[in-house]
Amino acid sequence: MGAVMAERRGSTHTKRATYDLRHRIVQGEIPGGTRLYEVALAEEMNISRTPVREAMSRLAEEGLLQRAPGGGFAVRSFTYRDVIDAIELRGVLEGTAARLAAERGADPGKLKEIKEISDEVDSFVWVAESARDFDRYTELNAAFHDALAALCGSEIVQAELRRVKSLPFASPSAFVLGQADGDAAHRAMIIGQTQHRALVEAIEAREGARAEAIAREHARIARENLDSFRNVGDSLESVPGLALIVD
Amino acid sequence: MGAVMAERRGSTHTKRATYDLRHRIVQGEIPGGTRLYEVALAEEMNISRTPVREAMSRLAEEGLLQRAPGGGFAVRSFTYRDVIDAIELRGVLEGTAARLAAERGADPGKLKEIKEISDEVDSFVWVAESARDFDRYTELNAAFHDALAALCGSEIVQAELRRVKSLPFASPSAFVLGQADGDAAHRAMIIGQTQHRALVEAIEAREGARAEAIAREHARIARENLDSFRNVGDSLESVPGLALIVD
DNA sequence: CGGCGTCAGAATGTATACATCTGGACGTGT
DNA sequence: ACACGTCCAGATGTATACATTCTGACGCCG
Repeated sequence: MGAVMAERRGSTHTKRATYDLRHRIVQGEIPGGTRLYEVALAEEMNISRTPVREAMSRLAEEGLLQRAPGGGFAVRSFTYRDVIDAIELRGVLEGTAARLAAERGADPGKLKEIKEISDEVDSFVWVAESARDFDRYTELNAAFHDALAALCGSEIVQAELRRVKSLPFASPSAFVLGQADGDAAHRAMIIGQTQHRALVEAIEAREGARAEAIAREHARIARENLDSFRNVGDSLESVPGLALIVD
Repeated sequence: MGAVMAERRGSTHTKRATYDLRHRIVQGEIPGGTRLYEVALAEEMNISRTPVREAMSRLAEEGLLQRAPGGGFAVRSFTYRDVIDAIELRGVLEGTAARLAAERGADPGKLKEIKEISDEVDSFVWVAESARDFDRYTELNAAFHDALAALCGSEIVQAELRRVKSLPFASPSAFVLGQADGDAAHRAMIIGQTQHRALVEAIEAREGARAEAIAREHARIARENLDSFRNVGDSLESVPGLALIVD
């Protein structure tokens, strides 16, 4: 390989291939259910089969691909119900993280961290208007949910949560993006932030059951957003991962 | 490769290597935290690096190995708390499966199936004595938990549950094995079976909250068994996966 | 004496040739 | 017309040579 090869981020062919493939799948360029062939992909990317295999293997770990019977991989496809279930599952797992944090007592440093995130959102959420505010919210929302996963100090819970969130449509910030309709978006932001504050409050007060219930209810926002997106044609491209849904 | 190569089950080198490696890890032959080297393993098994890589990749998907920073794999190690958390998580996920089955309504065929399993256990659990009864219980217990996972009809929930149960010590039948102390074992069997019946009853009556609570409590049996096993020296070898715990 | 660059060795990353397996097209027989 | 076997093209499985990267030890320099 004496060529240039400066395609995208990543230093090794495997990383580039992993990134490219993931991108193409999430973007909907490769539809769910498609069987992936090593040779074809290798030729497209001008690399050998080895890093392609490796990339597919990693994406299988992520849950984006599934091993086909008799070898090989296929793009995993999701039904509408799968998406509903994935969101439900995220709610359950975040609920567990919250409950355990409450029951076992959250680490003070981590608790401080999540409150700072929450405070920063408070500083602009009530008066937010610009697209910039909206981007900032998306960012902070993801940070809040990451901090929540870490709050109970359980590697196991955190790992499973990371796994479920890696499904693009089950991510906490999945349907926040693109929902550019200012009014509805603002309302959703305010509701979400209210729930965030209540969640932290419950954890601090060691109210495990309440914390769990709030986290579960909070995840339902994503479910409602899902439905509103499904009725808009062009959101298939604007919302990453929505193209994977075949039903 | 003109040689014989009829080592173990499986037709391809990859499958054999996967099986062998998994076995050696779960059995404790390779301690948690150990870095695995492709060349060394390949030489040991008299195969090339390629199927070894492939095998490690699959075991990483199972969660038994973890990718090391800078490439390669290491045997995942678990602390005592990780085990506790994994059991907790199984309870939460089985609770979700049970709740969803109750809320959404379980498939009649699947419900009949799980009741048949439960009935068969009833036929001998109250008078069980022999080791043969005990093996049979272990088998039916695993079948019950598999049927429970399938009951809500959600592929997503079932997949995550399968994933958590694949951790050897978080499996429903993990600590049932080896607990050959007749009296305590018989008591545990009876308690477990009582909970199984209550669980099915709750699902049938569409009592989601009750079903969820029972499933969670049921998983705690494993936690109690874990503690009793940790105080017995030789159970490291008799209970698969216990050797992975390093704390 | 401590920090840092350099270098060797060993590990993983990559390409490629060859082996093996699999599934469907095609033909043949009944 | 249908069932069944054969065969072949194309897929994955495997081995191996070579490239690259990483790590840790050593020794130089400040």
